[in-house]
Amino acid sequence: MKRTKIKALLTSTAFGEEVVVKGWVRTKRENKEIAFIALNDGSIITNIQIVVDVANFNETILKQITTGAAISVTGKLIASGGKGQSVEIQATEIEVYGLADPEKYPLQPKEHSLEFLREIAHLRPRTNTFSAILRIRNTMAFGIHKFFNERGFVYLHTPILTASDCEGAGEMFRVTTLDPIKPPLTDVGTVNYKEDFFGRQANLTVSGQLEGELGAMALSEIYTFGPTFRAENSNTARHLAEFWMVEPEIAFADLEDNMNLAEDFLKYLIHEALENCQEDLAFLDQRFTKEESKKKQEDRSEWGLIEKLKIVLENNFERLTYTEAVKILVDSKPNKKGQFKYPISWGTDLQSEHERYLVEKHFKKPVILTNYPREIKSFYMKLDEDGKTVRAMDVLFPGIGEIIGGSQREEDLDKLVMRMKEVGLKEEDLWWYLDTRKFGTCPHSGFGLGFERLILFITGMGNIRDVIPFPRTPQNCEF
RNA sequence: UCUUCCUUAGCUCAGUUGGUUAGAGCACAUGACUGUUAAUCAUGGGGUCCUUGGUUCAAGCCCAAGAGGGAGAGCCA
Repeated sequence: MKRTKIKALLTSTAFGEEVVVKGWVRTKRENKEIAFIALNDGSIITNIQIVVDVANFNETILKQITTGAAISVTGKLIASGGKGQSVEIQATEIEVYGLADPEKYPLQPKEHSLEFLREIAHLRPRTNTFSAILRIRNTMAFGIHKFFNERGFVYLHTPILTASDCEGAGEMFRVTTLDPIKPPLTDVGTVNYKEDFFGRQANLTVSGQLEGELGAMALSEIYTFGPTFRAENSNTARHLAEFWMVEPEIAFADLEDNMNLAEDFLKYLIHEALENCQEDLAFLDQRFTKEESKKKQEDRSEWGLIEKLKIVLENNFERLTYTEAVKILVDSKPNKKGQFKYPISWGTDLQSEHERYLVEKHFKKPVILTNYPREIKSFYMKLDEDGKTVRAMDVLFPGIGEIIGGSQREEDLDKLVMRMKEVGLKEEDLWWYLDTRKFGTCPHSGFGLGFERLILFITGMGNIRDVIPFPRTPQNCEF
């Protein structure tokens, strides 16, 4: 008989029908004559209750049904005879696929710390919190494709292996097939990468943007969505060595088009989550409230998780220039009282505390900062008329900080080459990139969204290591 | 990479001024119980107090170094 997923059974009213469910045991409660098994198969956060008349089953089978065991249950779908659920299954037959020794199975029917669960990342998808996060992550990934597909964007597969060392987005992971102990050497004693697999140094990509621009200059609107790698030694709750990034690139678009796309995009995804992940969000909302209540009053979020999502959905993002933001910060109370650790002055990058003040205290909603000083931004960003600032934009979210970074690109060949010289990039290394400015150049814009940071915001989790199945961070590549 | 905090039972954590036999809750095992909701009640088993070295009559507790983890910062998405 065909197995039915628990998600379908919980809303079914086909009482009296025989069904088969398969899943993993969460808990078993037993007395002399009747036992209750809470079974979960990952299709939905809610368990289905299996009712077992102890007399009808042999004792050894019942003993094998412990927390974590994989079982198959055949039985009748019935209206529940107890409170707490509307349907349950009266079991007629139970098969145990896999035991889980209760003395050794690490997931006990109790709350675990996230730090402990990180050490058993191979089993944590079996918890409510992580299954909820992973289902939401799936919905968001699907939503990204939906959003762009509805708007005629082409999904462009940019390479993961790359030889360009020029973007300056961060430290790179080197990829090589050379013998690490005895690599071939050049005459001057350095490693001879001409003998390496690609005949030159290769790395894992830190961004698909440059290749994305190549695509946009032919297909008009493209996006990339894939893993990205940064070998930065950053140990924070917001950074991973391997993370997923979404990078749309649009031809014939200026910074304002770019901001509109970014705002529409984020709102679309939040709407998708609210529409399609109600049970999981309700669970995470409760969790969020509980976590917040443990914090000090002044650090607590003013809103619940779902409330927060709705506020972002219903309000326009505040758009202002870097220069205006600096003015607000200079005039702010914490600055006048000397409460900022870092001084504010035009020309330096804003610190986390400054961004947080703007988003969480001053505007109390997402903020898009634009037109940053050229010195603190990348070479490919379009120079403003004053020559001092560039058409960059950062979307700042409460609790997350920068969730999107983007810009209108410099389409003028001479200005782009000038900027490359300023930052020490060689023209010959990026000859293919510069060709787009030589042949049919046009205004174009794009941005990058850190996928895990979006998931952090939507799930209300505090550490980025908990919103990716298998996190890669410095000193940690387990699983 | 920097600052700071933490490491005691499977998990979460107490452990006083350094004092002789290291505790709790949960989990687990056994028993009781006719519908439970992380069931309840009773009983029981379970310890390299992160590692190494030092101070001391005596170290879970004090000192030093190391390992692992958290939070904040920098870099960024």
